[in-house]
Amino acid sequence: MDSDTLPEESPAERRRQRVRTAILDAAERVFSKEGEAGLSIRRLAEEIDYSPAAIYKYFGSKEELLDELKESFFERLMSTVDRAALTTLPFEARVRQCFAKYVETAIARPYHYAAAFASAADPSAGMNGTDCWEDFEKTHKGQAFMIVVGLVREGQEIGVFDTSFDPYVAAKSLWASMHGVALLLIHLPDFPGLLPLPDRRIDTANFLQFHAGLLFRSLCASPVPPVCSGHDE
Amino acid sequence: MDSDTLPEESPAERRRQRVRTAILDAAERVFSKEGEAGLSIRRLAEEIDYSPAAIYKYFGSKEELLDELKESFFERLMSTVDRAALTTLPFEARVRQCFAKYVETAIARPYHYAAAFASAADPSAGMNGTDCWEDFEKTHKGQAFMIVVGLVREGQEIGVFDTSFDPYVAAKSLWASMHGVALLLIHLPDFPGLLPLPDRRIDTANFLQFHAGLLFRSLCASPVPPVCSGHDE
DNA sequence: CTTCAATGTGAACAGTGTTCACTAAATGAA
DNA sequence: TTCATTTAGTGAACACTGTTCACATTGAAG
Repeated sequence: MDSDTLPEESPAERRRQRVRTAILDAAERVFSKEGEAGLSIRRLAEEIDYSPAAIYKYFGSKEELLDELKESFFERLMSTVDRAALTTLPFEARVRQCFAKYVETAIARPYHYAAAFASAADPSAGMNGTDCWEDFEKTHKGQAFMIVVGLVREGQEIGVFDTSFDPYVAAKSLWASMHGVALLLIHLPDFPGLLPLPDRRIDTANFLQFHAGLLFRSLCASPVPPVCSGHDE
Repeated sequence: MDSDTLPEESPAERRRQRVRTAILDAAERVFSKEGEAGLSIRRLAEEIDYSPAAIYKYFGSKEELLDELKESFFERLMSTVDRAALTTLPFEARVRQCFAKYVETAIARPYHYAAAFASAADPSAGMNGTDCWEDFEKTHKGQAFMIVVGLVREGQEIGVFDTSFDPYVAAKSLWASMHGVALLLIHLPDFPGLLPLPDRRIDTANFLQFHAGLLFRSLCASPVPPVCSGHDE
């Protein structure tokens, strides 16, 4: 149907692609700065000197347009973390890099990150849960998840991580913690830097270091009081 | 001005309180089921057989009304965790109870929990960061945070937690992880239960157990490879 | 040149939060 | 009681929003 990144298909198809990306660029610009609140079809149309109705020749709905923004953001996020995961750094440094890059890119575009996850908040969407894993694996979210799974596996093979953990469950737990710290920094940007005693401040970067250290430590193989692993086999 | 929970002030003030809570009840009912998307002033007015404009005699704006919903939810959440924290259970069980109760009540009202944090997502709200701690401490969020700080402190005094951690920073890290797992379960309710091999499933309750175990373990005092604590003193 | 599909438009529809002049009722004071 | 003043509640309107639709205009294909 639509062949992306294919410079052939040239004659008038290019103009369409040009205005399409013009719309997306304007949307990206506005959304980055003001979030979904400031992004209206009419304003978008005005920004690219078109009629509001014109946008519907390129996107079926506002939600469709927004989904494309979120998807492309998540792709950037994923590839950033992936790049960090493929470094030749020693293991722990590599894990910390992934963590740092993830949170870094997340809070660099707070609206994108928050919206990327807040899409399917509908509790009425009851899933049977049998066959959606294959779908999930192809998603960018799924690929990002697999990166974390891979890191956990590597840590276990190296011998620094506890091998009694299921890599998938541990990765999910890890991701939840990254997710949480990213969203906390996004939604409560005031309090993270603050401690009750003003001389014991800690800035965001140091807090991220600390948090990453805690997560890494939690997976380490060691004679710590054993944690009930939670998955019966 | 307005004396809450004071049965005096009786004559016609009661009627006002009655319709006010009627509005709030209807809002709570709708918001719990359909979130902010389904909650419109007109629908709310229709539900309580009043004119849309009437609502503005009781609430300055829709956002004000929503803030009250979120606040009262957060109060419930806080008191629930607080109750769990004051149990006579042994320490680890008590920590796990707090964690479980927190996530449990969060995902029981997904719209409330998500909205309670997504309020101040505005990155343009630049804080100087000097004096907002005192304000934060009075908030329900701040009180909830202090509960976690108290637990960390207790663990350190008991001797099961590493004393090199700053309780505030550790509590923040802990909270971020709880926050993350709660939001992950809310926003991606399909994938948490799934593992690639269908015979290695793990349900939500077990995953929460596992996650709590990981967090607890991460704070335990032990000869684990030391984590750079991040705050220089 | 003539079809024909695609592109772009203005006007409209249904919905939203919010305001405002206005009525009607309840309250307090004389 | 009567008068005055505050209050509760209303319908109509304003300024928005996303979206649709009949219509004009353009560009390419046969």
